[in-house]
Amino acid sequence: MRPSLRQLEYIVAVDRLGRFGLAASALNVSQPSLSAQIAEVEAELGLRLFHRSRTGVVATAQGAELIRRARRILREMEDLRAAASGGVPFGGRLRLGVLPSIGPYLLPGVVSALHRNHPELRILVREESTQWLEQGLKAGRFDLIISTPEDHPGTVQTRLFSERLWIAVARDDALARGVGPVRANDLRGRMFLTLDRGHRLSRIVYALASECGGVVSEEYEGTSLDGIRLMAASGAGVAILPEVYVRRQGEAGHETVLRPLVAAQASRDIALLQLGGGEEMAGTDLIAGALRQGAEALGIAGVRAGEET
Amino acid sequence: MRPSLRQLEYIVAVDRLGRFGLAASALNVSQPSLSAQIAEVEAELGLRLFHRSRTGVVATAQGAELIRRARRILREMEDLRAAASGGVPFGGRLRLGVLPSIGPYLLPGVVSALHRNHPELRILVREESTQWLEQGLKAGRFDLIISTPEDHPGTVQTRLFSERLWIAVARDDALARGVGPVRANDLRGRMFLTLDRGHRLSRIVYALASECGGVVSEEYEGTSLDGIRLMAASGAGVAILPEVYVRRQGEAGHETVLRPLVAAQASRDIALLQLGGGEEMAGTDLIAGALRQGAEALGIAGVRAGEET
DNA sequence: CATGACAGATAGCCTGAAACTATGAATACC
DNA sequence: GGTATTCATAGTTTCAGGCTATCTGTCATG
Repeated sequence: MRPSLRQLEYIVAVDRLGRFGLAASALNVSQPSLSAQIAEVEAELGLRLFHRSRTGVVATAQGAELIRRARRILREMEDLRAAASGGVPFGGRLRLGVLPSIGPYLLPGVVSALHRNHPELRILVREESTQWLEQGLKAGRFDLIISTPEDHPGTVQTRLFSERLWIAVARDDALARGVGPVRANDLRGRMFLTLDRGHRLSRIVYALASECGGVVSEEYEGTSLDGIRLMAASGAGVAILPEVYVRRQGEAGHETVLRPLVAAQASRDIALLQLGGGEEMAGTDLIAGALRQGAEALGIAGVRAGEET
Repeated sequence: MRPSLRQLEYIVAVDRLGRFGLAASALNVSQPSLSAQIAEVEAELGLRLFHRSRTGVVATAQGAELIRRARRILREMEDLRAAASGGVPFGGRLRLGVLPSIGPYLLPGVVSALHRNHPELRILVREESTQWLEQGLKAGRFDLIISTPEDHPGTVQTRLFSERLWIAVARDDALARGVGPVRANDLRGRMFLTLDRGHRLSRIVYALASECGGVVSEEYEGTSLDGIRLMAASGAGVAILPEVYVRRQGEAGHETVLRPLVAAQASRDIALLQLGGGEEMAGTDLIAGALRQGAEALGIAGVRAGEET
């Protein structure tokens, strides 16, 4: 595109130094090369940029305006380069997608910690269900997503932690009287409450139900974890909750009793997913570390060193 | 400067179309050329701009930020070109220098007329005395100056009009009783009031005094035309005033009587001066025309078709 | 008035960045 | 598993932009 960036540098230098010769030596080119380029720009734009005289050159009125614009463009070009090599992860703006069953419970502490340590990094969080997260990642709407690591071809996954599932039942429920973890057998024949289909948690609960001989409530699928806990408190069934929710929200409200669940399907892995070849591990490691720390702070046991899969 | 503008166009096109091949044909280059340039930018900046996959390419987080900046730079480049060829005279910003004995009287109507006809043209007016005007023009602080056409080497001059000088005397002065123009003889032996030395008007008045046998008041040189007219009203002498002042300000205040002056030195030419070879006559003609119309509107007789000298 | 000195413009040549064609490698879909 | 699609690589060619040498025009000075 004419004029070129180099030509913009030339006209700015000539304007600043007021002499072709001076500008040429400052730019480490010969004076004829500089003259030719200035003439080229003037021909291209169809106007005269400088008044030539013995005593030096002075910008014309139109030239002064164009030089002002050229300075601005060159400065923004410098900014672009600085932004590229400036070490700010994710270009200063991370679009993070997260499962609704994780985000509100894990992220608040993590985001504020990241903001403390990296004030220049803006984090935009969106909660969407599994398949929308994956689609958004592939379409470039997200830079990173926090999801479960199954079947996401074409992505690089960083294991964050694995969390167990918990149950919540009304205080007058039989299960509320036991101590310690609940086993699969204890749930035989019970009604399970979970989120709408489409949420990852829903599929896990269906698998759990078939494992331990329970049935998933078709009628009362909830749209939020708080919602299904309230349903459990009313005696509608056994709410299946992720550990992050329990650790953060569990203590509030004593209408339900919370107990960990021990079963083959009763845990899920949480991973950080990104597109592509995984060269940009620096920024991802930063986020992954913060997320693991956040999970540890919540008291989640299954935090291990992340492994790419 | 790397990356080049062309490379910026390339990354923007790839981001917009999501496919190397599509972007390449849209840009009228071959796909390998495009790939090479993208790879070049990524190597230069030390980061990956796009996630490649079968289904297309998606910007990385850092890439998205850089593409945003690239779009901005390209848009401003378009603006620069538009500003160059957009026909707006003087790049939209005219720095006009003018003599203090002309500016406040001639310019108000002219500037508002120009603004009506060319709303996109900003006019910055500065009043300075002759030698500062010339210096400012040569140093590029002014795009055009309105001054007297004498001895300004290295400039192109466009004659605007010539104005006569007028006198102002107190109502009880002997000269106040005559009618019609005052002749040089009538001023013999009188005390002339004028502006400080350094103003062009001052030199003309000194020449006039030596022609018609008067004396210039050394003691009461004024800093404004209104000021010397007030001195004349107090009987301090004969104020010598330019016609533009009289036409605009003369009627206000009847403490003095105004009469035109006829003498060899009793007129001065006013010209529009600009630097350089005079290729950019289009904008100058516009301003010159407006100034001549303004002078005619004030009733100044000496408006002729402008001649370059 | 001639002449020297200086600044920018012009001429001719040369190098290197970027274009093209042809081909290879990898993945998704039938 | 074959095929088609998509991006990457290799080798060649062309032209923008660089350099040296020289010309032109203006100011200062003898």
